[in-house]
Amino acid sequence: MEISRREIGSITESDIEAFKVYLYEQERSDATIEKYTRDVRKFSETIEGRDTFDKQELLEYKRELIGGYKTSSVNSMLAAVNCYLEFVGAPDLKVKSLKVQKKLFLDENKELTRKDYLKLVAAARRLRRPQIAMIMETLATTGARVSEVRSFTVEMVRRGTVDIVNKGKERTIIITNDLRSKVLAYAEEKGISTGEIFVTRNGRAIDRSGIWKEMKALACEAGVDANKIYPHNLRHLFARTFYRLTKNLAGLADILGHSSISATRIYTASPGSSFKKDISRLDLMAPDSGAQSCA
DNA sequence: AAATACCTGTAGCGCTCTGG
DNA sequence: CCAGAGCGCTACAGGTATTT
Repeated sequence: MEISRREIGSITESDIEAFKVYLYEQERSDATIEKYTRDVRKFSETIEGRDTFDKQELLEYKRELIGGYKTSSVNSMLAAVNCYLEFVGAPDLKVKSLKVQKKLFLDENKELTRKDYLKLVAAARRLRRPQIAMIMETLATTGARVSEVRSFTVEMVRRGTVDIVNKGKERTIIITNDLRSKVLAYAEEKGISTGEIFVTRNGRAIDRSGIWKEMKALACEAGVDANKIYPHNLRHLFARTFYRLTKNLAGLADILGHSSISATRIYTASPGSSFKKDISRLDLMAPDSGAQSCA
């Protein structure tokens, strides 16, 4: 079999820099730029020492990846290299990604129940960790992403909506009255009257990895399997509960910021106030409760 | 349905506070 | 001023969401 002889010059550090600029100009997100450059660098290391490379090297690289990584990782790494090939004007060298079997069922023991969640909040209170308790309640009642917690400011909560700005695209998170008063009380107690609500002792906005660690640390005290304790699961809990109650899929997509249904809906007819009643009925605020200690 | 773009889970490390 | 706890950045793997 005759393989394409088309060759491309090896990838230098300055090529990668130019690639970065290209991605930036394409308005890729910071996370994407970082991942793509990392993955292209990885490929460039495997062809180290050569002046050029062609389809043969790419196919070998793909085989190598398949041997070492999961399918979804292989595909994401190939996507980066393919993007680079597009950039250098060699789209014919792109390699096909692997097929992925669609998951039919959600892993059941990963499902965080309302009960689990309430136990976690109670545990946080018992251990006198009001911040993580408040963050968990905030995530559960808004369905926000963990990285969005940093966007919550006193001003926005006071207003009842939190704006998440993402590269020109804005999304509004609805704060129920229950959550609003509780968060404001929390902020006041902490002496925070303006700006970000969830901050570390240095006054900087809390990082998502910190939230993750705090949540994991509550597993024992709460008596909940640590494997299902992670921030994103609170978003799932919110989504499930909302849908079970309202059967309103379009509305849910809006609240979660899924643009595929209709991103503009939320700004039209009933921006929030109609959801507000529905969300309030979810009853996801944890009751203030007493103390007990962990073994 | 497949490809692409983006985001989260998770571990580790090094810096920085804080209490003694 | 030191030890240890806390913090938060970084990196990588892999999952999720959106576009084609």
